Amino acid sequence: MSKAERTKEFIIQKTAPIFNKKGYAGTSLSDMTEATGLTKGSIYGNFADKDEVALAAFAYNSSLMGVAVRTEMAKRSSYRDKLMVYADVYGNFGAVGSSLEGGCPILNTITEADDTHPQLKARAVDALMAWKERLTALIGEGIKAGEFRGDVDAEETAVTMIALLEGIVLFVKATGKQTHRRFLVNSLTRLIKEL
Amino acid sequence: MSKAERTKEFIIQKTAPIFNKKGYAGTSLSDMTEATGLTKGSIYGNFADKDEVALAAFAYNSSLMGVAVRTEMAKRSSYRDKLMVYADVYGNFGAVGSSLEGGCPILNTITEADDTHPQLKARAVDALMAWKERLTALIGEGIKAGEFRGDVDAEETAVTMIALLEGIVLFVKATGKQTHRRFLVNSLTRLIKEL
Amino acid sequence: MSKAERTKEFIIQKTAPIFNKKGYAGTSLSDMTEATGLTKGSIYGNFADKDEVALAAFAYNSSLMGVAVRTEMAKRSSYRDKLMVYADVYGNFGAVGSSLEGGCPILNTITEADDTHPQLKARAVDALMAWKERLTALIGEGIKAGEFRGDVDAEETAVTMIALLEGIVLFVKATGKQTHRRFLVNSLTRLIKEL
Amino acid sequence: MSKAERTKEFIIQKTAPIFNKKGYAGTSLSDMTEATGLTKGSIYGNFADKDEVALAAFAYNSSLMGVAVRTEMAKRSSYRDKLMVYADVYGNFGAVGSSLEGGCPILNTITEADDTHPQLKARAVDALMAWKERLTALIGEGIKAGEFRGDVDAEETAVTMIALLEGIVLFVKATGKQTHRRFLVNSLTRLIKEL
DNA sequence: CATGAATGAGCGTTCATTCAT
DNA sequence: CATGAATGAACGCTCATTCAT
Repeated sequence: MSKAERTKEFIIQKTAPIFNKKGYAGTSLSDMTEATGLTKGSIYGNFADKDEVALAAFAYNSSLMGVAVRTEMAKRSSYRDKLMVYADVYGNFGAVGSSLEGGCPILNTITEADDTHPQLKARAVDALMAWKERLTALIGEGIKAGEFRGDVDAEETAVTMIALLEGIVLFVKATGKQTHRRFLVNSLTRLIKEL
Repeated sequence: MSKAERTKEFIIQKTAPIFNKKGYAGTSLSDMTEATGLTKGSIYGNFADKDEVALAAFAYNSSLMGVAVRTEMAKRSSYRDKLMVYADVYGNFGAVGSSLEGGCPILNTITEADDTHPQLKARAVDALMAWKERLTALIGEGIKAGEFRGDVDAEETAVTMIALLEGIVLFVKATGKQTHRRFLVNSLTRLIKEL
Repeated sequence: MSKAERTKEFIIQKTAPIFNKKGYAGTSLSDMTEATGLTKGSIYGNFADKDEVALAAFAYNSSLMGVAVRTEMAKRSSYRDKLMVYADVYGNFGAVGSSLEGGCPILNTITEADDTHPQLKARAVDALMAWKERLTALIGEGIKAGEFRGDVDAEETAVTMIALLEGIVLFVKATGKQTHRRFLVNSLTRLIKEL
Repeated sequence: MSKAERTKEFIIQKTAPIFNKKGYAGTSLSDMTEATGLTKGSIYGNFADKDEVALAAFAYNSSLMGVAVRTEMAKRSSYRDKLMVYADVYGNFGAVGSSLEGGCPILNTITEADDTHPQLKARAVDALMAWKERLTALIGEGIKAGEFRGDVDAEETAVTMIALLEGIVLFVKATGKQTHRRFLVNSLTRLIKEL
């Protein structure tokens, strides 16, 4: 990895949590220099503009979710258990010190960038659709394997799961209490059991 | 209503949709003067600062939701039908020309202001909790009236409903298509039927 | 005159000589705040951007030439004497303390802005063409009045006069000495005598 | 020619037209790296700073004029014809694709650098004076050879010729049309005929 | 109460320049 | 010698805010 690539990575890692917490408009270049210890000139030496950093930071945040889910999922064997991984991972979003302090980047970005930053929004929508398709495929495999009922609507279940998971993020952000999280995990468990 | 009160109301009505679309950090005082046709001095004559307008705008946006729900709910008699009102109202968030173009203000505000604007976040959390309690109470009345099963957990159902409703907002914002909306309305209908 | 108009005028008067000396690219907003004692915000409160100030400054500089020429010209009666006014006025361009320290704004602007600032260049070209036409008309009147020969090409004479006058500006700028100026005034005198 | 000398030459050739078109203040180091394909470090390895490149570029641009004039002049025998060479060469300044697209470097540099870059201005003044002296000498030779009248003021004629030639550059830049050029060539021809 | 005019800090970005490799 | 990577100052411009009128 060249020096430039290392610095780019470094900038992304240091700024990604800030973008996730403060949003695109709320994150300034001064925030970025403070977090990295680099100068503005150095950041502009490695990225074309603030946009490019924001897009890279979103991709990075987005990938963190994926990694957390995949590593945990590999440990489980039944499809039902695999689906339940999400409930565990999403309950930790927003927790201080977790890898994604600011909550789910997809939710954050679609919410903020909807009317202000079309390119960033497009990336977040792509990520949301990819997520939905991954879930749909997983449920489809469960059906094929005979673990889930044959008359299950895989896509509808996937969309519903995502709604419940983002609901967890929202309520955890809102109150920080575990009560609401438990409610939603219950609903999620019931949904998965009925498959 | 005094002239001062009328002007305040006017400013709130004109700026509330902007705050809902662009967020707190993304909305500038120039946006506000442009939307109202007033001068900056005039806005500062009626509000202490941008914060105060943002708080009032959030309250206004928040109340719009309540009004839409209440007027529709009054027309329905069974508790099951009353609960279904939300599905109708939330499906229209994000639609151009609707009273709440930018989506659900509670979701928007908790998502954006979580780490940047504690006071605004507190108001949004209050609104979310009040909403949850209103729903919980409504379900409780349905139980008391014998329409819903006695062993239903009212609060859990309320939280789950909110997650599905915010899910609708998210997916409508993301894709603009009705497919995902229908999936979530299905899940919502099933949830309410099983009460 | 409103306060805004007075401030605009003030900004133009203070910045116009700087634009004429340093050019568009060489004049910074800091130059402008220093010259006026105003803040950047104040300048942007009165002009849309640096371009708008530059265009106004060019118009102002351009008009200064016209005023100097017209007041002097009014004192002379014969067309030959009227034409000679230019020689007097242009010899003072570039002199420290004169109203147009930086030289002829038309020459400066066409030279600098040719490949860098099309709008500004267009204004300068307009001014040059207007000047040529004014001169052509003046010579035409001299012909009609019987003071000049009938076979004189008015436009060719006008263009030649302008070249000699801009030559004065160039040589005065270059050396500051009067020798070259005298040479060109001689040529100009001969040209006018032969009309 | 060493490698260092070759690189220096290369940088000068590639950047000289940019300096002539955009001026000293308007030409950035990024313009220079873009034009040469070299890095900033490489340019600083061959020149002390931007100034030094600008001075070399001016010298290069200046010499281009001289070359064009000398090669053409060698083909002509009478002094009158030799003097007319300038009219041909100067009419092509500013023409796209010509070796000196941005016009006459002497006029450009004295106009821009008058109040901003004394060293560069000094070089341009030197070049102007050298030009004047070359012209004066040429006319002197013509007198000595008996081709021109004995009472001709050689220096005055030289200065006047330069003014008419720079006038051509100015008007060609301004309008791009040949009409004004023809007027000035007429005046120039008349001036030379009368010698 | 509203306006018009100003402020100063901060914005994202580009500048000329340096220097270890 | 040339490069890649950095720097800090300055760029043009917008921000939220103030206050005399």
